[in-house]
Amino acid sequence: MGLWESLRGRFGRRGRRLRAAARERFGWRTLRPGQQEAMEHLLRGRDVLLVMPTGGGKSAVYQVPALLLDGPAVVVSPLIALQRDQVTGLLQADAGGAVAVNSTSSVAAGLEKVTAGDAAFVFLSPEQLAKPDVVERLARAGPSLVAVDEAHCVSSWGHDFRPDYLRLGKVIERLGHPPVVAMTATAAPNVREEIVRSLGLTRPAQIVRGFDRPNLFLEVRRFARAEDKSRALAEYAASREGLGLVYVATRKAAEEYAAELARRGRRAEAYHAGLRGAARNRVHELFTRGEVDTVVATSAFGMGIDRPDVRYVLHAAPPESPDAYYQEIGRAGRDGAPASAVLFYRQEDLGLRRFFTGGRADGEALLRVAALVREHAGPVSGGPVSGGPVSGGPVSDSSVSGGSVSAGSVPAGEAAALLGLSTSHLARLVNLLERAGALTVTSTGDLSYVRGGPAPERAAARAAELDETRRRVDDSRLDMMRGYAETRGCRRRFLLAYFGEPYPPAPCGACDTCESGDAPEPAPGHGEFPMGTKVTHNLWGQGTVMSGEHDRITVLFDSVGYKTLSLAVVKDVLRPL
DNA sequence: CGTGCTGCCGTTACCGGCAGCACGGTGCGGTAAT
Repeated sequence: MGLWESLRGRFGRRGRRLRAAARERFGWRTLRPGQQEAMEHLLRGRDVLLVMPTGGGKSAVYQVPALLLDGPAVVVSPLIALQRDQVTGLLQADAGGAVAVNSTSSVAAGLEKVTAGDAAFVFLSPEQLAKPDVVERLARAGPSLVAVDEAHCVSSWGHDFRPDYLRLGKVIERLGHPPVVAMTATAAPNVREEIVRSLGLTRPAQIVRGFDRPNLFLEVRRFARAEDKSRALAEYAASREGLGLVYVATRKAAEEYAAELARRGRRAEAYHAGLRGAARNRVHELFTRGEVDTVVATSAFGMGIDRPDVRYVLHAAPPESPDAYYQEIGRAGRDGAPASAVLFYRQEDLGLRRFFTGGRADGEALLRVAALVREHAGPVSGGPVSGGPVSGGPVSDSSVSGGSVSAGSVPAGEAAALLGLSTSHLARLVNLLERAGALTVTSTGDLSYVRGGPAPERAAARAAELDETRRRVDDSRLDMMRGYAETRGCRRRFLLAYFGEPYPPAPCGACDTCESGDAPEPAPGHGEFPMGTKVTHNLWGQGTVMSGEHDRITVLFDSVGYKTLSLAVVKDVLRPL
C-alpha cells in the first residue's frame, strides 16, 4: 500500500468508521496497521490472506467489518471449542448476536437464528458446510463475508484427515463469494498459495505481519540414544521455572513424560485425543488458570490456548514441518518476555513423521470411483440408466431434456456403499479426481462426471500423480525440519528463510548456534540466485530461491518441494526465469 | 520408519537370540444404548 493510500486509509471515511465501530462495539481503542489494512480491503470487497501471530488480533479483522456490512458473517472454524469461545466473546460485546452451528445442539435451531437476523456471526465446521441444505440456507441469508480461521488446516488436514476442508472453495462460490478473509498464524509460501488456490480467493491482498519472535531463544540438542534424550528433556523441564509445554509424538510418550515429571515433583499433566472429554477439559482449565507447571501433549493441544506467559516449549520429537514447529513454539513468550524453544532431537524420530505423511491414495480405488461415476454420466436419452451396478438405486438425472446428452449423478453415500469405502475415504478420492478434471460434486452433493473429462483410467492416473506430488512436497517439508535440526547456521535465519521472510545478515543472538559462535558467516548474496529469484531446474521445473548459505541454496519447487543444491552444481542445472 | 512385544527355536533348565508383527496423530458428525 502506498503512502497516499495509507494516509487516506488512516484518516479517510472508511478508517474512521472502522475505528469507531471497533471502539464503540468492542471497546478497542486502537487498530494495528495490519488489522486496519485488512479490514479496509474487506470493506472494499476484496479477499484477504492474513498471516499474523496468535494474539495479534486476527479475529478483530473480520468482526469489525462484519458489523458495517449487511448480512451475517460466516466463520469457518476447525474446533467446536474454538467456536464456543468466539461466540461467548461476541455475546459479551454489542455485536449483533452470534451462534455456533454444530452437532452439540440443534443445527436447525441455529440456522433459524441466522435466518431470523438474530445472529450477525455464525460459526461452522467445514463438515457442516459440506451439507448442501446448510449452505443453501446461509446463501439465502446473504452473507456479509466469509472468515476462514486457522486456514492452514486447508493444507494440513484437507488431503486426508478432514477432506471437507478442500470443499470450502465450492462453498464460498455457492455463498455468492462475498469478501473472504483466510487467517492463520504461520504458513510457508507454498502453503499460502495452496490456501489461495483451494479457497478460490481472487487476487487476495496478502498481509503478513510479525513473523520474527526475537524473545524466543531457539535451541536444538542432539542425541544418539533415546534414553539420553528423554532424561535430558525431563531434567530440563523439571528444573525450569514457569509454565511450559512439552510436545511429543505419541499418546504413550505423553503419559510417560507426564509421569516422569510428576515423579520429579512437578505439576505435570498429559494431554492427547485419547483422553475422555472431561479429562481434556480439566487439563485445559488447569493450564488456562496457570495451575500446572507443564502440559505434555501431542499436537492435539494448542489451537485456542491463550496464555501469554508460557516460558518454554520443548519438543521430544520433531513435528512434520517447520510450519507445524513454528506454530507450536509460537505459543511461548507471547508476553514478550524471554522464552525458550528447545528441540530434543534424534534423527530416528523423523521416521514416525515419515510414516504419518507417507500414505498414498489407492490407485485401484481411484479407478473404481471414476468408473462408477462415469457409468452414470454417459448419454442418457429418455429411459433410466440400465444394467449398471446402481440401476434401480437412487441415481438421478440432473438434466434430461429433448434427448440431448446429459450427465447422470450418484449420491456420494450410495457410491461409498457400493464401493465398500468409508465416506471420508471416498471424499479423499473424489477430491483428487475432481482436481484431475474428471468429477464434480453437484450443488446437491451428488457425484457426476465432467462432460468431456478424461477417461477413468487417465483420470485415476492423473489423480494418483497429484497425490504423489503432494506426498513429495510433504516429504521435503520434513527434510526441512531435519535441516533446521542439523543446521550449523543461525536457526532463526533458517526458519525465517523457510517462510520467505528476509533477515539481516547478522547473528540473531538468540539461538544456540549464534551464541556459541559456530555459525558460519551468512552469505550476503548467492551470486545470480538471490532470495526470491524465480528459477527453473532441468528436472524439477519451476521454483523460488528461499535461502542460501556460503556453499548452497535452498529452492522451493512446485513439483517436489524444498531442495538444497550445492552452489558447485547449481550453474549446470538451474537458470533464472 | 523405528520400536517393542510375542513367540519360536534350539537347547537344556528357566535362557539367549532373533524373526515377525502390530502399532503409531490430528476432529468432525451421527447413531446406538442406557
